[in-house]
Amino acid sequence: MHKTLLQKLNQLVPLNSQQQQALSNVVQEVDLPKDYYLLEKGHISDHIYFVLEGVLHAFCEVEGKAVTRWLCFPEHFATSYFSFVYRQPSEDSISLLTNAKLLSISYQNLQYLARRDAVWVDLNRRLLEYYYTILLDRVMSFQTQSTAERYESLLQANPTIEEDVPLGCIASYLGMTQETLSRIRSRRKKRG
Amino acid sequence: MHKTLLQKLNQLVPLNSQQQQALSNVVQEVDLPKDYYLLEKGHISDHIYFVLEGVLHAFCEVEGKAVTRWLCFPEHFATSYFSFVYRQPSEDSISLLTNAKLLSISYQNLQYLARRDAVWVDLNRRLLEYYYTILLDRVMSFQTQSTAERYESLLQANPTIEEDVPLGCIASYLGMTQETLSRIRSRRKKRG
DNA sequence: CATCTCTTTTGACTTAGATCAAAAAAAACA
DNA sequence: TGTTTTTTTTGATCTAAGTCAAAAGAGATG
Repeated sequence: MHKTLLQKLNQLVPLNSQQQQALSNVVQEVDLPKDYYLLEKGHISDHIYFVLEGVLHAFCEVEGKAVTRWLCFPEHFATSYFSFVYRQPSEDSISLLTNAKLLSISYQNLQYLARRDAVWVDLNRRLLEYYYTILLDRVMSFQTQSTAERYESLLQANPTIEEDVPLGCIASYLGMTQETLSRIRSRRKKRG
Repeated sequence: MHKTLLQKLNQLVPLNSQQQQALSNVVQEVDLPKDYYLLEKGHISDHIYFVLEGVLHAFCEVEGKAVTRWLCFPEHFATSYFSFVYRQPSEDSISLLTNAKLLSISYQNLQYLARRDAVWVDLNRRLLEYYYTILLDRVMSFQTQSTAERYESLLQANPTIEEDVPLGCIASYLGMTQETLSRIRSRRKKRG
C-alpha cells in the first residue's frame, strides 16, 4: 500500500493496521499517459482517484468553450463528485494533463468498506469537509482578488503549474482569458 | 417539531418516528430580531441553524471592507462551517438581515445524536454533499458569467432578495461593487 | 527538415466594471 | 415633525480585462 495515501488519510482519521490492510485490498495503482480520459461527460463516475504523480483536470463545455472546473495535483483526491455520490451522469469530463501515477478505488469497493467499518464513513466526511473549506476560499478569491492576485496565489500553492498545465486551462480555472494570463506572466518576468 | 425541517431532512435520508423524536428533543426554536449576531468573529461556532423565516448572512473583513461569504434563506442551514467542525475560532461573523425564526441545534447535541444513531452521520454527509455541489456552481458562475448574469441567477433563485438584503451585501456576495449592482438594477427596471 | 497544427505572445482597440464624488432617497431618531 | 445617519442612485472619469487579429514559438508529423 502506498505510504503517501496512508499519511494523508492518517492526518484526517487514524487508521489501525487492520483498516490499512482493508484499504490496500481495494486500492489499485495505475500508470496512465497524458491526455487519458478518466471520465467522459455523460458517464457515471465509478472511481475516486488519489494522485501520486501528475496533474488532472475536470472541465465542461459552456457555450462552446471548455471551462476548467478544477485542477488536481499530487496528494489530492479527484472524482466528479456529484456523479460519484448521486450516481448520475457527469456534466464534466476528467483527463490527465501529464503522465500520471494514480491510486484508484471503485465506488463498489468504497461502499463495501463503508458498510463494514464506520471509519471509512468518517474519513469520507473529513475529506469532504476539507475540500469544502478549500472551495469556500476559492469563492472568496473571486470576490476579493484581481486576476493577477488570483494567479499569484495559485502559483504559490503550486509552483510546478507553469510546466504542467496549459495556459488556457489555468486561465479558465481562474476565470480570465488566455490573453490576460499571458500578459500577467510577461509582466511578472519583467519584474522578476 | 417543525414540519419544514423534517420535510427537508426526509428528502435526504428517511427518518423513522423514533429518530424524529430524538431530533425534536434537541432542537430549539428561537425568534430573533434583525441585526442580532448568531456568531461573532473569533468565537467558536457552537450551533447549527435551520432558517424557518428570515435571512442570515456571514461576512468577514478583508482590507477594511466587509465581504459577504454567504446568504442563507428559509429552509437552509447555516453555521460557520469551518469553525463548527474543527472547533476553531471563526473568521466570519453571522448575523440576521431580517427578523428571523430559527431552529437551533448545538454541537454537543449533534455529537450526542451522532454517537447513538448513524443516521445523523449520514445526514450530515448528505447535507455537506448538497452544499458542496451548490458551491461548485457558485464558483462556475464567477468563471463564466457577467455581473448582470450572476445577479439574474441569484434573483431567480431568490426573488425576495431585493426586499430583504441590502444592496451592498448582495454586491459583495456576487463579487462586484455596490454601484455596479445599482446600475444593473436600474437597467432591469427600464426594460421591465 | 519542411510543413502543419496547436499554444502562447503581442498589439490595437473596445468595453465592463471600478473608482471617486455628489445627489437623492430611505431609515432612524430625537 | 424636522434633523441626522445610512443606503442607494446617478454622473463623470479611469482602468483592468475582454475581444479580435496577427505573429511568434513549440510540438507533432510526413
